[in-house]
Amino acid sequence: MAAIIEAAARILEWRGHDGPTTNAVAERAGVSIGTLYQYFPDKEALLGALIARETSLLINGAEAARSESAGTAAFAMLIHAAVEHQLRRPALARILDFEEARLPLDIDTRRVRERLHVILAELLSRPDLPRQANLATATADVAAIIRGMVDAAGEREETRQDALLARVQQAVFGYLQIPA
Amino acid sequence: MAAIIEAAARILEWRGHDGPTTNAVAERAGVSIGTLYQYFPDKEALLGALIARETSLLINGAEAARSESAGTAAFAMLIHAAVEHQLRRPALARILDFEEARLPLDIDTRRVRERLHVILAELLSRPDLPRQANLATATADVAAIIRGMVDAAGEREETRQDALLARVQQAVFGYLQIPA
Amino acid sequence: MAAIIEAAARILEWRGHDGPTTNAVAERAGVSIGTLYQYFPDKEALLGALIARETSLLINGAEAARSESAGTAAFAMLIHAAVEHQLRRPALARILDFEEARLPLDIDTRRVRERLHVILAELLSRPDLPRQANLATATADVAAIIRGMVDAAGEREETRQDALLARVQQAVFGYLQIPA
Amino acid sequence: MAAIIEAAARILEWRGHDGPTTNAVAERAGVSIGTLYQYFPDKEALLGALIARETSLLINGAEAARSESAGTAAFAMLIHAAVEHQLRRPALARILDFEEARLPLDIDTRRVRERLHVILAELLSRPDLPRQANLATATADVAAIIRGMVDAAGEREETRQDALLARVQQAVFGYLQIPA
DNA sequence: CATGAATGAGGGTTCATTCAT
DNA sequence: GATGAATGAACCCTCATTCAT
Repeated sequence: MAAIIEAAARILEWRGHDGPTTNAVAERAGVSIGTLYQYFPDKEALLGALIARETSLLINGAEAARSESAGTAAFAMLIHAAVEHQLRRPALARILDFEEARLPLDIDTRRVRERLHVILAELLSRPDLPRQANLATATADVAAIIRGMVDAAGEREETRQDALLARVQQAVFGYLQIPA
Repeated sequence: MAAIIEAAARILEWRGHDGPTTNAVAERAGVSIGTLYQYFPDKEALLGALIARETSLLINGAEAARSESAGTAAFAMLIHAAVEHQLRRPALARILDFEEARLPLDIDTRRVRERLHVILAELLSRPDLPRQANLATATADVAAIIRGMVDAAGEREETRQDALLARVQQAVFGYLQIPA
Repeated sequence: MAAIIEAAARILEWRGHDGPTTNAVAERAGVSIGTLYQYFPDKEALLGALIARETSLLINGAEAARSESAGTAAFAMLIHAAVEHQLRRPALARILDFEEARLPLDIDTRRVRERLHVILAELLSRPDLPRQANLATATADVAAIIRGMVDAAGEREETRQDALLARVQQAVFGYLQIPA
Repeated sequence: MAAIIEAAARILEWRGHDGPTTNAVAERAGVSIGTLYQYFPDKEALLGALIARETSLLINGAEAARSESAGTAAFAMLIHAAVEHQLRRPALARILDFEEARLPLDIDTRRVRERLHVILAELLSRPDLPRQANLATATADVAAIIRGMVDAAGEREETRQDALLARVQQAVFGYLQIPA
């Protein structure tokens, strides 16, 4: 199963959006098409599993940020995790961000996604951060800023992590009115 | 030609990503598939033309911002144009942002896109704004922030223009270190 | 369209139930698979059209029977039509009788089928024939007897029309209590 | 083995013609697909065994009819057995009648089928019944009438046994020229 | 120029069957 | 024997594109 998911990831990176036909994924994974369909009920489920896998990696980093008591530091860690995650496999991260918006994801995959927003909302509520008028909106905005910047950086094949990190932080902190 | 492009736009809004088959577009436009192919060499060109049309609308607003002498005010106008453009046809704007990243756009379409960046770079150079260390990067970042936020807002079906405008401004001005 | 339907008929006769794959039908008809799908929305519709075509032939004979004023003579004509129809293309008639029961036919095809029952019911109501306690049941029974005998004869590769005709008449008239 | 056959029967009743995939049958029977293939060389053999099982049940009733000395009474019993058999599991009986015609049955299954015809032929030869010009043909016709009528009744979801019995008897006796 | 019937490569998916454990 | 993961031929169907009229 992991091999099949990884095969889909590789093909997505290599050929883009329309690359991973089920047959191509199976072949690349070194299994038959029949085997692929024993693990995933359809193509969408396979991509959903890939999205869940990648998002989970990001969530691990995000969860770590929660242990930080200061909101500012926690936020910095979160952004760090997002940037690091993006730069690990930039093409993949970017394409999956697209697919997420496009595919009717199954409920499990969606739940993983939502976990990120929950964490983000929690961090935004830390007492040392400016209170946001509308928490849900602020959460969505911050997520959008991070994702937008980080995807665009990936597309430009930017690879320097610290520079990108600093700029994303500047945007997010600016939006949140946190003095740098 | 305009009818065909608009047909593609409508189908894109109505059925999403995979909606506009060439046959469906032709039918909706009230022309034959043969006629469609007389105006556009292939499907990609048709979508490219749609992207160019929509981007041009946005550029019109952006050009207006240039006449503003103060950088801050000019920027506010630009953001206003972007938000307004997005909220006019939110689904369409969002999907086209995806397509842009996915399609190997022809050179003309790409040039239209770049025009936006040129304008943005010009505004960023206004003397009353903080000097950016790397103009190209700052341009790309600002574009990414705006696009990320407005697309996400569209997806959430946010419709109030002034609220969204204020938040995007806050993020961009924060990033640029412009005191509000 | 007629060529495609006839191709399906031939393959059905030649290879049986599972013979007519959409690709095989297209090839045999001398058209591409795409063309087949321009005339029929799916495989089922193609088989439905074939069933309708064949049933219509039978109905033509049945309609002729209605012009006969005497019930007995009309019934004899009807049975004649059924036997003749069956012996024209025995394998095809038999297999289609199966498919009819198996396929979720579209409404048009079903209507053609029902026409036969309407005619049958009308003949059964002729004043010179014994009154049937339950018209619907009698109709269904007569249809079942004819179809059952005639299909079985086809399966045994019986080819003599007059002999079969006489026996079917004997069974139906016996059932209806019509003195020979 | 019996469990596997019964599983096939249930799925056939529940999902129809295309229901019983080998994997579905195995699962329903609570055995692995490998085990299924240890009892049956292929899918066809499994269906053949089911046909043989059901036909044997019918034959039991038919054999009982032979002990009746009067031909008329014996025939009545035979028809009774057929109707009873059909109404026990109508959907199954009907579908199996289809499968029988469609599948290239193995020799054992075919022999069971033929036993029915032998019994029928024997009953038809009883001295108190009208002599049939062609015994084989009469046998086949009677079988076809019975099967045709009971299958059609099953399809209409008719459930009253005595009424159906009376009508089938009327048809068969009529065909055989037996005074009621 | 416009038409639209025709094309066919290629996609997603199923399911009878095998065989190493 | 029993298991069930693996196989892959074969199926139905879509859609971008062509070209004779």
